[in-house]
Amino acid sequence: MRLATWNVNSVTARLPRLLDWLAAVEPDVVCLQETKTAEFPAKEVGALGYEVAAHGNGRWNGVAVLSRVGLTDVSSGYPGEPGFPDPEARALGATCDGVRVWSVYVPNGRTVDDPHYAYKLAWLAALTGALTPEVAAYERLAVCGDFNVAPTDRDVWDPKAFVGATHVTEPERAALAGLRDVGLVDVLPRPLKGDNPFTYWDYRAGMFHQDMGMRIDLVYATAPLAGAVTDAYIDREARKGKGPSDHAPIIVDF
DNA sequence: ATGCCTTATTTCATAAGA
Repeated sequence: MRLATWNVNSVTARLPRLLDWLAAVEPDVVCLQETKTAEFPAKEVGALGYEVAAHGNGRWNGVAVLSRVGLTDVSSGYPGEPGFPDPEARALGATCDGVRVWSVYVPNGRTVDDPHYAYKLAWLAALTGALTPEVAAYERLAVCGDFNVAPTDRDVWDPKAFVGATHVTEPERAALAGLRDVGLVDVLPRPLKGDNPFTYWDYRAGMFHQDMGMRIDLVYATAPLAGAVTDAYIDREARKGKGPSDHAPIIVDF
């Protein structure tokens, strides 16, 4: 199976690129984040053979799972999911050919003194609680998406530039450790160029071209699934050219 | 080369992203 995850920063704005990318990469299952629409273009991706499960409310957030190998047991959100104040469209689970897949878009957090930061930590803690029985129930499970946390200092272009900022704080990294503690493994993708496994580069100031990025998109898989991985890479080609997302897709073969 | 913000909306300004 070829599994991919991509924060597309609006599936509407990215649709032509998404369709070209699907045809070129031919993933079996795709987790999307920041779809930013209540009306997912299911017909267009359906023409390429994909079933769609989408969870979106409009302008912000939005997640989806596409599959050409079956799509059952769809869960929008998870039990006990925190909100701001109401739950947002940030998590979607589905079973595809026996693999349990979650597409997640973790709250940004903004700044450490912002209420959104506490919301982010609460959301990650509740996600971990909701996934614990899923990890027990499904031998092959992957949580894919934009976690908005760089797991280590090697996952940001310059740790000094992030002192005091979100995405690198100890509590955020501890939240990721909590996910690993319930049995999930960080599937580290290889970069196609250079040594940095970044998945996100800000649109501004030529950050991509200087490789000033971050690894905040992650694939967390159960050990049996992680052990079956034959390749995992970051498709930086998708970050190039006219009208890209600010995130690159991660592609995992197993 | 890879090229210097982008998105949807309560649209000509704003909030959010990270």
